[in-house]
Amino acid sequence: MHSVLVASRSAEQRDSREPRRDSKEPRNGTPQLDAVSLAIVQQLQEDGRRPYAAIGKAVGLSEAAVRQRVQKLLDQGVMQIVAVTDPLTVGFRRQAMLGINVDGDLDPVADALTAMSEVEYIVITAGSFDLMVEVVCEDDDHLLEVINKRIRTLPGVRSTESFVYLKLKKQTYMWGTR
Amino acid sequence: MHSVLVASRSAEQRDSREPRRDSKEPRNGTPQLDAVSLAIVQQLQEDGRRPYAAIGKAVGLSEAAVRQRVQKLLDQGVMQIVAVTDPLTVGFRRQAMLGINVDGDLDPVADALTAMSEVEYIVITAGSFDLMVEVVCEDDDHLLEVINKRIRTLPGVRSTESFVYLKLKKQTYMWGTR
DNA sequence: GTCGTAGCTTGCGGATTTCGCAGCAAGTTT
DNA sequence: AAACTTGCTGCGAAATCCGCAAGCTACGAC
Repeated sequence: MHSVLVASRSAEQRDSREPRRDSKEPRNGTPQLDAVSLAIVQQLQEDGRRPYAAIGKAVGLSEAAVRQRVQKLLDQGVMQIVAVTDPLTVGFRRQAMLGINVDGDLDPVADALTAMSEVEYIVITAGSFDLMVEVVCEDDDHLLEVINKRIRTLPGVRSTESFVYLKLKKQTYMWGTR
Repeated sequence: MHSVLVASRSAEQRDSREPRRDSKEPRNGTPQLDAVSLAIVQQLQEDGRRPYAAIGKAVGLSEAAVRQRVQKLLDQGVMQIVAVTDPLTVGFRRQAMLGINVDGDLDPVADALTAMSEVEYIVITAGSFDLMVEVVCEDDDHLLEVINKRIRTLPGVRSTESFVYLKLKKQTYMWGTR
């Protein structure tokens, strides 16, 4: 998806409002961004500190409007502006993906995992695992302890399979920026 | 705001000189952030737009020093400051984790995957998969095309197993913030 | 029709932040 | 020893952020 509505270099006559779709889709609770907010998000995916005025020039809004929309996007939790790092450079030398199978309801297990600071990522999946989680640890001992002592002992956890990371090849945050 | 020169600094940053290795640019294995830069990263993980002066106050450095260190961290690629979103709210309704097994060298396959914009995350693992990758697609058709037409046809790919995401339960970016 | 709401624009100041640069105090090299 | 490097501080100047106000348009409800 490129060129949402850029090219409106001169923001004067943006009055040619494109045919607004059903403006808001009250589907299952998802706010559903419009094209302009999407463009703002893309700008901030390139540089989370880009000034509002520069974003406004790029997407065809005033500085104040960009400011309001960014604030709203943050408040609504649609996006967050954060520093992301390579865990290896911050002292976490052992990472692993875990495939987990659960007896009965997934939610109690998922909630218990959510509470663990070493668990970075939890997703409920279809397929031969019920849950896939990513754990970030300082060293092998730490990883072993998390998996064997803290996760495999959770009630409901039937089995786990570990995939220890050898090398991270790609990691992007460019959702929506294709 | 004038400098409060009492204060005696929250962190005893002076002695934070760690035993430096003789080479200042180590291999990609351990760039090894010092404690102050780590604290800066943590500040920016909480809020990527936090002002340098506020960070400086928190970590015990001047505004200019923080600015220089942040710039260096960005230039070195140790961290990036970006907006991250929930893919679902940006129009990507189908995500999946793929476990891939490869014949022979992994790198050509990994490089081909890296070039695909739908592939968000690639890691080489130990365990019953050689590679685990995360794909982000717009819908089922898109996902099917990526998996069957683009990934499974790559030379060297022996087999794949898919784990379609049903629900994302946790996603944090707090590495180093424990 | 009127009314109210929501969102954008322009404009404005003042507070804050960013940015570049000149110094300075280490440590390292020659 | 001097010369160089690295990292920090301090300080102006420029840019940005932020709140606010008034006016405008589109749109939905009454």
